Amino acid sequence: MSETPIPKPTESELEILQVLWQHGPSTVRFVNDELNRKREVGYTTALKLLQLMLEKGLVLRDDDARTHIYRAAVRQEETQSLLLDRFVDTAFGGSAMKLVMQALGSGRTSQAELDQIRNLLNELGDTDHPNADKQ
Amino acid sequence: MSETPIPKPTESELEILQVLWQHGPSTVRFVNDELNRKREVGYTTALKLLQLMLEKGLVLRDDDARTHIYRAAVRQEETQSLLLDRFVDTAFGGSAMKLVMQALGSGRTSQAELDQIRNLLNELGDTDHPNADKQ
DNA sequence: ATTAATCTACGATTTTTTTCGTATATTCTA
DNA sequence: TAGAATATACGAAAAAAATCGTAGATTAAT
Repeated sequence: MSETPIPKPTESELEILQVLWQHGPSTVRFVNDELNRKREVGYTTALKLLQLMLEKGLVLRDDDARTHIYRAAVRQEETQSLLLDRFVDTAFGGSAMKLVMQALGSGRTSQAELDQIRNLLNELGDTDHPNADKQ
Repeated sequence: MSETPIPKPTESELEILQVLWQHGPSTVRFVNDELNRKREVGYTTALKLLQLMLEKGLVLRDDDARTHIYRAAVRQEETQSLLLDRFVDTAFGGSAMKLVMQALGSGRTSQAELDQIRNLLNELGDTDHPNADKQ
């Protein structure tokens, strides 16, 4: 019944989740080091963020040892999906297609990736090969 | 040389841009009414936002008449592109493809739209990078 | 065993974003 | 023409997010 309502992570929190998703359970030190690959962040800042995220339920931690281990409490896809929804609304006026077109059109997707997408499209709807519909 | 660096609009600012993009040049009153279709916003709040956006260069205004007319100073696609870039980075770890897959997979895209995307993919596949925008 | 290094807790400041109240000017209306 | 309605300007409070400093505890190093 009572689904835990996932609070929307802020951008900083997202950066941290990114680290946890990619590297698995990590110490504050590690997370901080990762963050510092992109921008300068104080150690206690990262620590504080993780503590806040713990309260919000965005991460879990193992504090058996002195050095705590944090791990994501929200699943990557679920979170991305949530954010994507909001983003589609606020930035693209609700049109997921426009977003996709834009994302694909900006030329930072490789040929292999485009193929993957093609495959997905085929699974999603196998419309015979409707030749160039335009619209 | 000196491209105008588009400041990243906040979410509220984006809501306003959305209105201006959709309805064209508008008065504060109109913008405010539109905003209020979704959530309650005071008139002076909308006014202030527009004024700040003016300073930031996100909108322009015609203040010949007493009732000023505001219009978007940034193009929709350009702005969306900017935001999309950031979003792909922070939420999808840089992978535009993952984002697209997720967007397509969430079932809010119609058959016709999927076809449109197919067409785009064909274009992208056949000719290497037809219109490679720099950014 | 001292000292140095590392860690967490936590209050508090700073920055950013959002919201609003009030003053004042202009236009409308009866 | 007097009062009501409607505009803008602008300071500033409120809310949200990010950052940091310091204290105190534990562990590691010499």
